[in-house]
Amino acid sequence: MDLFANIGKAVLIQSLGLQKNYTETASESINVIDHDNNTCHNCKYCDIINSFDTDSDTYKAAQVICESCPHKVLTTKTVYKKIYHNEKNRYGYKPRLKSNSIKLLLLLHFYHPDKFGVICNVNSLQLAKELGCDIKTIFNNLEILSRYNYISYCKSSTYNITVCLNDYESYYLPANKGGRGFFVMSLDLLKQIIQLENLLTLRIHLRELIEIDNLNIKAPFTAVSKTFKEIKLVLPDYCRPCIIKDAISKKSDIFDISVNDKVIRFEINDNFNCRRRKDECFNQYISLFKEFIADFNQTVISVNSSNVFPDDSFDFFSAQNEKQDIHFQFIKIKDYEYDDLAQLAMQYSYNYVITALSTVYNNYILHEREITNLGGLLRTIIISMINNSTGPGSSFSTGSDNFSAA
DNA sequence: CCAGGACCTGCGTCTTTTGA
DNA sequence: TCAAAAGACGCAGGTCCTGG
Repeated sequence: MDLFANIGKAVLIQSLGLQKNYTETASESINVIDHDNNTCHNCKYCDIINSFDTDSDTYKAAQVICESCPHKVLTTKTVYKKIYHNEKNRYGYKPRLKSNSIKLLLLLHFYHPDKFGVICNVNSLQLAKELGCDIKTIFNNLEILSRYNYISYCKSSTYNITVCLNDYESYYLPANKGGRGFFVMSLDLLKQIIQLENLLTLRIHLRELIEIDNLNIKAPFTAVSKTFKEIKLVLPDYCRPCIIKDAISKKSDIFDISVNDKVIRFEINDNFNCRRRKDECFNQYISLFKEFIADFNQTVISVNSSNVFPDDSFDFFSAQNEKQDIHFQFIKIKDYEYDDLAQLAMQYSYNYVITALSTVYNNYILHEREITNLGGLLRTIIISMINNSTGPGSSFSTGSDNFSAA
C-alpha cells in the first residue's frame, strides 16, 4: 500500500452525494466616478449623465469623456453578484454511496493504480482486513461500485481482483479539460476515516477535508466554520439539525469540532492536513537524500583508499565480492532529480528508493552506463520490486521511514 | 437464503421565520 | 401583529447493507 494516494475530487464528491443547488450573493467594491462634487456640478457632461437614459448614445459618449477627465473624483461602490452553485454540472452525477462503499473506493486508491487507474491483483482478504468487515461485504460493495460506474473489476483468482478506477485519467487533467483536481490523502488519514462508523459523520468529515484542501490552495488554512444550514445542503433531505448534531458528536482525531450557537467549527488536526503534511514530508525527504548522498560519497573516498567496507544494508558495495581492486564511483544527483527521489519516497517509502538506487548504482553507475531519466528508472525498478515482493518489506514498518506516515 | 440493523422516506404535528 | 410558509421533530414503515 502507498503512503499517499490521489483521489479525484469529482469522484469523491459524487460518492458523498451532491450538494443541493443554491445561490450565493457575492459583494465586491469597485471604483466609480463620483459626479456629486463641486468640480462636476458645472460640467455639461455631468448634467448629461444625470439626466439622459443610460442606454442612449449621448450618455455613453459623456461617460467616455468623464473617464478621461483630469478633474474626475473616484468613489467606491459596492456591487452584488449572484453566483449559482450547481455541483451536478460541475462534477457530474453518480449515486450517493454508503459507508463501506466509500471506504472501499478510497482504500483502492492506495494500491498504486497505474496511470490509467488499473490496479492488478489486489487481495480481497486484505481489503476486508483493512476495512474490518467480512469479505462478502467487499464483494458486495465492489458490485455496487461497479454498478454505479465508479470502478470496473474482475476476479483474477479466488481471492484476487483486478480493478480499474473509471475516472482516474481525469484526475490529473487541467480544469479546462474537465479536470476537477484531486485530494492528496495520507494512509494515516485513511485509517482514521475507516474508523468512522457513522455514515453521516463520514460524509461530513470528508466534505470538510475537501473544503480545507480547496482553501489551502490559496493560503494555509486549519479550520472552517459552517452553519447547520450549510451542512444540510450536502446531506440527504432527512438530515435535520438534531441528526447532524448527533453525527458531529462522534469523536475523531481528524477534527476538533466545536459548536456554538448555530455555527460549527471544524479545526483540523495538523497531522491530517495533507497538503501541508505533504510539503513538509517532501522537504524532509529531500534533505534526507542529500545527507545520504553526501555521506555515501564520503564513504566512497575511504573505501577506495583503505579498502575497508562499511556495513551496507542496501548493497551498494556488493561488487567487492565479485572483483578485487574495484574503483567505486561517486553518486552525482542534480537538484531536480532530488525532487523526483522525494516524490518516489512519498509514494513508495524511503527504503524502496534507496534500495532501487543501489540497483542503479551497481548496474549503471559502476559500469558508467548513461542514465537519461533517473526518476523514471528508479520508478521502474521499484514497481518491479513491488510486483516481485523483493522490496525492503512493508513500506510503513521500517525504521528510517518514521516521519513519512507520522 | 434471510434475520437484524443501518439508512432513508413520508407524514402528522409542533415551532420558527418571513413578509405584508 | 398575524397568517402563511418553512423548518424541525418523531414515528411508522420501507429499502438497502451486512454477515451468519
